[in-house]
Amino acid sequence: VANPERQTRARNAGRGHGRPTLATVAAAAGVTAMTVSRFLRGGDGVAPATAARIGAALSSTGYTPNKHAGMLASGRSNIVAAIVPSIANSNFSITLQGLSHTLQHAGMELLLASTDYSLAREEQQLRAVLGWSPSGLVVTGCRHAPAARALMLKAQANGMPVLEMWDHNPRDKQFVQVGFSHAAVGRAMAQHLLQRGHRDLGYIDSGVAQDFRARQRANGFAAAARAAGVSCRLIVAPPIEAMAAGRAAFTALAQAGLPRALAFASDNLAAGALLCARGIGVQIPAQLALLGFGDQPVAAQLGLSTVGVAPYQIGAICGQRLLRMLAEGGARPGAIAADETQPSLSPPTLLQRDSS
Amino acid sequence: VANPERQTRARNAGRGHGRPTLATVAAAAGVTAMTVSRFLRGGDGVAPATAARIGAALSSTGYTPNKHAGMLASGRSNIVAAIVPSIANSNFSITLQGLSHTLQHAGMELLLASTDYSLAREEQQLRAVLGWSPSGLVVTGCRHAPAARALMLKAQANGMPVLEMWDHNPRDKQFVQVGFSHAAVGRAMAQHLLQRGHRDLGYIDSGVAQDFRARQRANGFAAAARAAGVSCRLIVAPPIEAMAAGRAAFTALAQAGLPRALAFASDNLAAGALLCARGIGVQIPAQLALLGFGDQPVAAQLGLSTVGVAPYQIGAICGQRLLRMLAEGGARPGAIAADETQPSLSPPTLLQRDSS
DNA sequence: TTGAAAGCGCTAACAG
DNA sequence: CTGTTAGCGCTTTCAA
Repeated sequence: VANPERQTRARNAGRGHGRPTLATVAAAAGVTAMTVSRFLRGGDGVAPATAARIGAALSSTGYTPNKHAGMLASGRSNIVAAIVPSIANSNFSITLQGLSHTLQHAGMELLLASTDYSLAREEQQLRAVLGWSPSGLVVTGCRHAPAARALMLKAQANGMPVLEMWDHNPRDKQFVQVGFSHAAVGRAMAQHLLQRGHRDLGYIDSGVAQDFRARQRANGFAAAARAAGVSCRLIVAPPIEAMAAGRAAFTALAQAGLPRALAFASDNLAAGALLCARGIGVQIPAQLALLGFGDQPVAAQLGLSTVGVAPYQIGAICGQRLLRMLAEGGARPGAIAADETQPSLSPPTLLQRDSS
Repeated sequence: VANPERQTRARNAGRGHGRPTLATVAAAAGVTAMTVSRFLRGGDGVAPATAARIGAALSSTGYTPNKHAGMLASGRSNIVAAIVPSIANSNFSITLQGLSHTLQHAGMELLLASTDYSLAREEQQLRAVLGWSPSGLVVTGCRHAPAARALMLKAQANGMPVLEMWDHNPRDKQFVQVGFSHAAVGRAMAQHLLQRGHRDLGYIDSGVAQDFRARQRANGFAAAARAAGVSCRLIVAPPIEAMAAGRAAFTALAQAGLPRALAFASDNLAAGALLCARGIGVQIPAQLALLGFGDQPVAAQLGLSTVGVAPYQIGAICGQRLLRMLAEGGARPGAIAADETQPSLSPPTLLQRDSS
């Protein structure tokens, strides 16, 4: 070849992203890239005079580190991937805020995906986020498509902390779980109403067909009612905005004849029903007891009894656990078991207010 | 050196992340990595027989592409970074859901950061996410720390689409804006109440000290009242949960003497006040008119007049614009101007209900 | 305390 | 249609 240099330049046309690199900074500081890299990662073993020159070069070039390159070389990404059914659902958005706050303190980034309550989409999103080699993975719930579960297990086997949040299933603890049993909450809700002496119960479930956890609460509620020998009607709310759905479900039920006490899959459903009931002059709790789920602000305002579930804490604890697992060197099965100790999630609390 | 091969292996101890790579798949399929790469990126120009072997190799190895390596080589990351003041705020979480849905369709990932309404933290988060060379950037609002603005401009100059959402400032259009003027909304809110004949106004502002956009609405409201020669009291709600804050602010105001009409920085503030007012027997709207902001579900349930602002649409439009800018080849200033055409955001709408 | 060499896993460019 | 070569920007390892 006549002119290899020229050919190389031609071959590399289109390469490079225009931003300054470590080499740019290094040239400006009169050192090699390696020294700049050391400086950036804490400055251990860099002479003060050199450090000063590097600092100057850094700001004069406006250098921004390329974290992809760093990841590729080091194998550590400092990305945590979180997968939730819906970002718009306030339970999950508050949880994400808790997770984000905790991760920010540790210099980790949050990669977010949502599934619209579909297991197929969850698997898809899982594949997508795993491509970024996250340092940790947080998924929602304990139910996953078989392939998704396999991916999670493989990731965990490779040392990636994998957490399941918003559910708790003692019979299937392959991953760290930060959540609570929805069936138990459903039972507790029924028990509360039974203790208040109500013998004719109703439950209005979420209209989101794929919301397993809501279904588990409904089932737990129904089972407890059945066990007490009490009648329990189960109604599924229409798949529209929750407050409007609560109103609609209540209206339908009122025409069929109201039970003595009604529990709901969410506070918003309950709030819609409560406002509707007040509107038509139903006395609460004298004629009808109401019980929500989630302890949203609206529940406190309406005097609605509910179940508090600490969504922010779920996210924050996921973050803390994840960081600790990372610090303790990966997610080997032994480490996971040890991790069960603390920090732990406050259990759901039944908050009795004026509606029951 | 006696045995260079051996030395190389020693040097590379600890390298490699244990996962199968393109080379692994290629070996299994009896081709080179390049052919597998072609197959994965659409399969153009790969013989059917080869494609079949690669497909088999792909699933037998359980290959997951390393997107960092892909990014590094191609310069395209398919990551969109979004920075919001608060993930827990339902306006922003719904916007993020809209953005996420739109980006998912295009195979892009969402990297999320929150600032707690602090410009300093915004700058920090901006630096952090820029290290991942996102394909696009979505920030909240038009106010930024000078250094943050400089980073955004530099990124845009390098061809990265940069969008500002949830605000609109015609005098400062350095970036694509997907939002509305909060001052104009504040004025419109005042005008609505003035048109209903109220001559004694009050405004209850958010207790979040750094929420500039809420402040702009308050200022617009006050300015319109002043221009009409009407008295207007401005109250700042306490920095607690919004519904409780609305109740507290209303209680304080009721003791000092209620105005004829009250507007609020958010529906939740207004809802708290409305429920409190109903509780103490204030007739709405006969004695007191109420006007919220945001068109949250609770507003419809309470018959609260409000301003609809389409948070999902804001996110979806950001996503669409961003994808289009990317398709049209970068964010050159000219392209931005052209982008102003469509899709466009529905302007805020005053929704009159029973409270005014 | 600093540097040199090598390579992380992938894709662009060119060659055949 | 497939392969070869080089290199993206960084960090690891070893050498000085």
